Amino acid sequence: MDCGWQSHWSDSARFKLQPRRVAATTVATRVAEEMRCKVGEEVGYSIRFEDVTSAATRIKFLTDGMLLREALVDPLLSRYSVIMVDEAHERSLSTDILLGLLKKIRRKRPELRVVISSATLQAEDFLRFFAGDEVHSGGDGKESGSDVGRIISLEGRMYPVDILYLESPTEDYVERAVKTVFDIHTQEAEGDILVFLTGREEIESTVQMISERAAMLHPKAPALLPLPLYSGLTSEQQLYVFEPAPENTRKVIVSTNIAEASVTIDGIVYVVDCGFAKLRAYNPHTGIETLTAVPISKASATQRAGRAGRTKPGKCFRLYTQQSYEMLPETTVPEIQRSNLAPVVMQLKALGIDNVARFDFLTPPPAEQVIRALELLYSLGAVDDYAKLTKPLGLRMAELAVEPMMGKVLLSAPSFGCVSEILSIAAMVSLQGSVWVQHEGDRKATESARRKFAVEEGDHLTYLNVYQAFVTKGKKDPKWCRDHYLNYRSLLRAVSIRSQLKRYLERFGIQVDESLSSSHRQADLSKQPEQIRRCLTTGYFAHAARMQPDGTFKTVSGGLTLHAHPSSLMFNRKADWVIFHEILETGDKIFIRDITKIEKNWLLEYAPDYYRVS
DNA sequence: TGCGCTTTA
Repeated sequence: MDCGWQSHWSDSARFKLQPRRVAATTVATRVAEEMRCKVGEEVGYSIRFEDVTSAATRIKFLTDGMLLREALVDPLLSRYSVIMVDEAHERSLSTDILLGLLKKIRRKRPELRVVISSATLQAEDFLRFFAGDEVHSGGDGKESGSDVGRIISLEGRMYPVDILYLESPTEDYVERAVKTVFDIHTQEAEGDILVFLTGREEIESTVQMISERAAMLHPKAPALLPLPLYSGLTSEQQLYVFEPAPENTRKVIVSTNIAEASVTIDGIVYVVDCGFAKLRAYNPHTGIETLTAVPISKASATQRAGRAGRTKPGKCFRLYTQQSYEMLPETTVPEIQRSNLAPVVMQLKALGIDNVARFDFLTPPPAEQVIRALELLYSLGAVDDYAKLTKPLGLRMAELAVEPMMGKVLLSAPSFGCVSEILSIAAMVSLQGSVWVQHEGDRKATESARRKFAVEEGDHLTYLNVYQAFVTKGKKDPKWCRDHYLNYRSLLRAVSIRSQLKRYLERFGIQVDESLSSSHRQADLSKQPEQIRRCLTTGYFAHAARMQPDGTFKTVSGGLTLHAHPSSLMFNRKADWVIFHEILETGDKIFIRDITKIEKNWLLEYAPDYYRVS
């Protein structure tokens, strides 16, 4: 969408937390306006929880994830004659799957037009990907080769940006970034500054340093207003970066990668780029994701610099030498090559692609990662000995909008009599840690608020407790949430996710008895926690660990030392065997998150093959 | 013992 049009609608798009979803709705609104119709008539949009289309709809804007869901019921996407894939150069997981799928569909539906919008750098790759197929299939009937595709260039409205490098490398880019900000402030013409750093901690301390030093500026000199920007902030906190700075004040936005592509801020004239970003990587041997700061790609550096040239000519200060720039990789490794592929493999199989290894990926993921994913799906019972999706379990798991392990838990729930509770837990876990609000400098208050909801057995039951309290006390009362340090918007989202998951289960013919979950059924409550913990074990047996006397955990094989994440109840409690939702390596420690106590023999009971005693 | 880059169904 970076082809000059964006400025028209970014005004409404930029304020929201979910840029992809927002882009679909605002673009639809804009195009409907141009076509003088109402949204939902000739022009509509479709995003999770919201389908604003009708029989009259001719142009539909949707997220790529939504289109993949549609392909589950309409494998040839036969209702569309033209499909345009936007922002393809970002190479998100779902974009890559979609491109492979579209290429496959075009073999059966050559009349389908595919338009791919991408930064120029990668346009050739996309053309080669699709054209390669035309040439190949045109081998016996040459005529189909007549339309192999074209590259059309649309020049964006961009002002020139001067790039400046360091003459010698810096030891400490945070310190250097602060210095650069003040150099710009005292020596350059007016205009706001955008600083790219890697994470929350770095950003908060930089903001702190800038405001301390800014206080020492001459009282009559222009002021500096440093503002943090990262996804962990609430949307209210994010809003500040879009507000115009007060009179005689220059804004300095200190941001993660979120400002590189997802969020656009007008008025930026100077960019300071540290040259690093935190990226996810996945180790198929250990199944552990890492999250570490790595050098960015040239494409990324170009994108960052471009943020300075949106309103007038700008400058980009790179906190590295031109020599180090030359050594950067051209592009960032696509997500599909650095992710846990279990959800991808499951999705492809549900789309009828059984031989995932032979699927035509734009860039294939490492074979090891595919094998690892298949092993997990097999142990969950989602695929059979022939790696085919099982019926109904595997098929249903693929249809559910949750990861395979949680999908298995949801589908096991009826036999443990805890469907309602598991629905709430699944919804809460999918919020990915945004249940509690972050209060810097107020850790103790957050801690004690959290303790009020704590349940002895662990984080999952604590989530259930929070969810039940929210729907009875806090749903209509944002203040109740603030008082308890709970994220109101996140919890509302949990309610939507839960009702969507419930609809899926009901479509599978699973009855959801909501009366069991209400607090007046005290009699059931004593047995219920154990059933829930057993049920969780049926999906998360591969994520089991045992606490050591020193409070750390060891994996079942004993090879790895794990630490309870400080946000977990188990951070300062005793336990024996546990299962956990997530495992992540940051810095030099491996953390586990969302932890619940279990009994060792449950592992053998629910995963006899996985934990076979020889 | 002390904390996660982003996005979506």
